[in-house]
Amino acid sequence: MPDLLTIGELSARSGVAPSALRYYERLGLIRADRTGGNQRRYARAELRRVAFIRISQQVGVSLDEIREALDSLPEARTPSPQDWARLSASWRSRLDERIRLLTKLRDDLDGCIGCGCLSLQRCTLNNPEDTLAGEGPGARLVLPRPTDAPTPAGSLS
Amino acid sequence: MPDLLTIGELSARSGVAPSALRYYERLGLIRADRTGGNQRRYARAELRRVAFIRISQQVGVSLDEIREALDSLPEARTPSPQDWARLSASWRSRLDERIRLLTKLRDDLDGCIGCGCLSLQRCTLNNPEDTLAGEGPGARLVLPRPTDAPTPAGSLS
DNA sequence: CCTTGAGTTGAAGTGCACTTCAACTCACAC
DNA sequence: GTGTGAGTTGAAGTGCACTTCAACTCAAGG
Repeated sequence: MPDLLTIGELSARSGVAPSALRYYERLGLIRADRTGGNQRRYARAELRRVAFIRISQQVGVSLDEIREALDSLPEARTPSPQDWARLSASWRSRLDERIRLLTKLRDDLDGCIGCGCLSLQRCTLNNPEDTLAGEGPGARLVLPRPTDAPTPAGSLS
Repeated sequence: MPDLLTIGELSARSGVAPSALRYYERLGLIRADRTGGNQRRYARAELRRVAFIRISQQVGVSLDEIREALDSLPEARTPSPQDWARLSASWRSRLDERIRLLTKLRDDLDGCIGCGCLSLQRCTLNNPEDTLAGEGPGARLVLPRPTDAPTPAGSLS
């Protein structure tokens, strides 16, 4: 019943590089048993964890947040389908928001291309309602970083 | 007619930090004239360039590619609305693809949550064939993030 | 003039998500 | 027993997109 996987096997089946798997382990996202010779051996259940990690990344979640989510799984037993469903569902609104923003961007872009004003002005592209009218040299509220931002810019013309 | 902007003004109007504007200049994404005292003075047209940069980033384009796109603008004259429309339109398919993948991910996630299998197996979530069928250097799955899978994603269970 | 806030520079630092490297050990087929 | 490919480690490196810092200069109002 053990049926453990080596790091190479887990890598092959998950599509994630061995170096990345070791990295995930350091961050506490996955775990492995060790053989007498100190080599990692993964339970099949780790496959789901890795899959969940990759999916979460596609949703735009950081490894740190993914770790938090994974920490909420029961430690005592192997997570049930329901456990995984709960976690995955927790990203749902995030995904929706991302899709919404991207779709809005597309529509705005189409509008701009159509009217020719291109890149803002009366476009809603930037500045939905003139937030940050008078910030100082720290009017930072643009893209936070890797994620797509809910970032209104100032009036641009 | 000149009506030049200081870096602080451009920053305030674009919502981009002065340090980022200097960084963009170093990369050749924007340009500035200089006063006798060596301070930057931006033509209003630079506002559109900055806006284009931020929009492009939201689409998921790297600064390097944005630079390439901007390089295609006419140098002789101030870019026309049509010039900007052309550039923006060039990201359209990218945006569409991103939206499509994210939407597919959402649907797959819903399906998995519904059936309880969660995280792939017969799910299309970790789909091989569909997207990235055996690319070389760049088998990027979804987000144009850092390197993805060196090994082709295999069956996950 | 003087003060003060805004601007200048190059170099170094940051955060994320990994990858690469060197030096070494394991597991296993022959 | 031995060769070979797979695995181990910590430390350092990578790429991107910036930010921070120190030391200094500029621009403009009073």
